[in-house]
Amino acid sequence: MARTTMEDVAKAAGVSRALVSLAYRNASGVSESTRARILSTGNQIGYVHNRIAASLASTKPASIGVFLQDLHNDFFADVYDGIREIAEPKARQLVLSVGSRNHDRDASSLGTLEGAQVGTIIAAGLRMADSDALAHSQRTPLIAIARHIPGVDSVYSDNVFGGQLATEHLLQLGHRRIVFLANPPTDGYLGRREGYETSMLEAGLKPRVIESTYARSDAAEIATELLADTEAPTAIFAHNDQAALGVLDALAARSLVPGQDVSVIGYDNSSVSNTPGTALTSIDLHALELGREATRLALRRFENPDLEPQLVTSTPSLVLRATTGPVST
Amino acid sequence: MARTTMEDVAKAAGVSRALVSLAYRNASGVSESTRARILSTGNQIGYVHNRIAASLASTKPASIGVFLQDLHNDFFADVYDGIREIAEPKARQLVLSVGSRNHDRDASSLGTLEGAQVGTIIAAGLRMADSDALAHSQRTPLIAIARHIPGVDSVYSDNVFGGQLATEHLLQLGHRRIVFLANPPTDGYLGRREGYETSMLEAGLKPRVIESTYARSDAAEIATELLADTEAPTAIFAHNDQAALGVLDALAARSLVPGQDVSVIGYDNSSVSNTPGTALTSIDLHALELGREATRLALRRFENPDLEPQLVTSTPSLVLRATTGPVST
DNA sequence: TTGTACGCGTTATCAT
DNA sequence: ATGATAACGCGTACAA
Repeated sequence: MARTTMEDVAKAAGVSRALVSLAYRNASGVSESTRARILSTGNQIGYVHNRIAASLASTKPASIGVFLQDLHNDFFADVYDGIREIAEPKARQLVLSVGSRNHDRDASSLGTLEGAQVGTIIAAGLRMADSDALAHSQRTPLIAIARHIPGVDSVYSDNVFGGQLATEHLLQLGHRRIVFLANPPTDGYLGRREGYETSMLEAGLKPRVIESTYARSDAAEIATELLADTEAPTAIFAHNDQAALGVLDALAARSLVPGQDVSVIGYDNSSVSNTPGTALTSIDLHALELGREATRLALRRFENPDLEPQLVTSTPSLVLRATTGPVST
Repeated sequence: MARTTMEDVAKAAGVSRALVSLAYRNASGVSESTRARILSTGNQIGYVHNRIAASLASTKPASIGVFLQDLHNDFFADVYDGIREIAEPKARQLVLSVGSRNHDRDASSLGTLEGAQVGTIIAAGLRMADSDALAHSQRTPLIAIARHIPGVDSVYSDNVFGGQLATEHLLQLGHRRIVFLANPPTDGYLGRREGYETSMLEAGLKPRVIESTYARSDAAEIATELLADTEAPTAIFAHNDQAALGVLDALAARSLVPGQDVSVIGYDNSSVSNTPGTALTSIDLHALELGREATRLALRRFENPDLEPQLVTSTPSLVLRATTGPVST
């Protein structure tokens, strides 16, 4: 039951192996008629183009590696859609790698992609120090999504602005005691917090930042404590939608109505935020567009590896839903 | 800037290429001390194990292909977690392929995996005819998740039972006009519908099946029409959670309260169903466990390719939340 | 532990 | 323009 090889196809079609290779790659140098004949005989005998061998033999890498932090977060699914939309027409193979709970594994995920000999890596949601990412990018060009890493191609969504956007929305609603539920500071996504702090200070208020994780349950726990406080906030700004859901869990447990008793705003505008029951006010990063831009960048880098590090910036926007409302008196 | 190869490592460490190969595979035949020395020198000069070349040279395939229908559906993320949990300790490389909107591309997704020379394909949410799937499995062993394909290894969740579970729950709440919002019948997931019909007939009621798609918006549209009907249902059973969300959208648009005015039940128990605001009653397929079982099966098939087609069946369970309630009088 | 044939396409280089 | 021939890429497997 040996696999059929290109040699088999060549024999069956009465041509050379080289010609079969050209035919399968839509390369020039084969007449349309013979190409068709080759492909059809290939089908007859059940040949499938062996990408592994092709990749090994080829001098230039043809595939793009994609790192996604978490499949449970819809944001990354959107990013992936954007990537695919651009990469597919260019016949670029995508090689996926998914992050795991513990950050330290991010490096090994990138290693997996390197081992697959990808030409470029698009990374969405990388949680490693800037310096580590930079070091990695020396080996295989890296494109960071939603984060700006100096010296590395970045498709950045202006997190500082987004943080301000969220905070000022709450301020306009009359909130004063606004807490920011932050992600672990080691991850590098500090813009949102910075934007929050800026807006608070400008309004003459004291920022109150509490660090949490990406786990919904952790956010719920922290929010529960917060709400029991004598100085309980009237509004909570969570670093992402997942965490915001945790806050909503905590509110539900105390029979508090989001948007009335306490305002909650998330970040990502993931699909969960858009369910009628939840209706979470959030900041939209335009994930699809981020994915597209990153891929365009990747393709450009294939053409010209010596391009200096690029920075594409996109501006997030506020998506108003039901979990934010005027401060209750 | 040529990539460093195994040869380079061998020279630097003063050993043969063969030995370096063994070291990088954790294979026996290298003393612990030299293995450590080899790996460390490999690191020094920036070598990464070239999986492409390894795969080409190796006689037996080492990787498992994973097909996931849709990254936007949390169910598949759970399945993936289960797969990874089992595959990783066995050092099996996972190669991912994601389905696209139009089903006809499913075949090409499997083709991509075949091209990557995977030894087995675990497919979650495949939407192709049984016969096509069977044909594919002749070439590369296939393991179907959440679906039973005769002649193909299947980790099946008893959809018929699940359909009955959902329907009988609604019946017990006093509902009589229960509509089943079905997926496209060409996809092969017919058990849920069958279970629904069985339970309805047993209760002496006439089943009412309306076909929809996987798109939330389509479900919303259909539900809107349904609710305007003179014979409007008091309960809607959707073939999956995504569709159920669409139904909730439609209810929200008419200011109807799910669980009070109209009961809604989904299927999958995906994370969206578990938000406090949404609180969708659903059927849990135990996605994580399905992923685990499929992977165990895959590993067994690596050992023994001539195993006759296996069928593992798992039993879904009802997860009660807020969107179902007694029929309103 | 080592030497080396081998796996399967690709990419020059040549011939028609 | 079309097509053929042969060297090459980078590990793995097996005999020595």
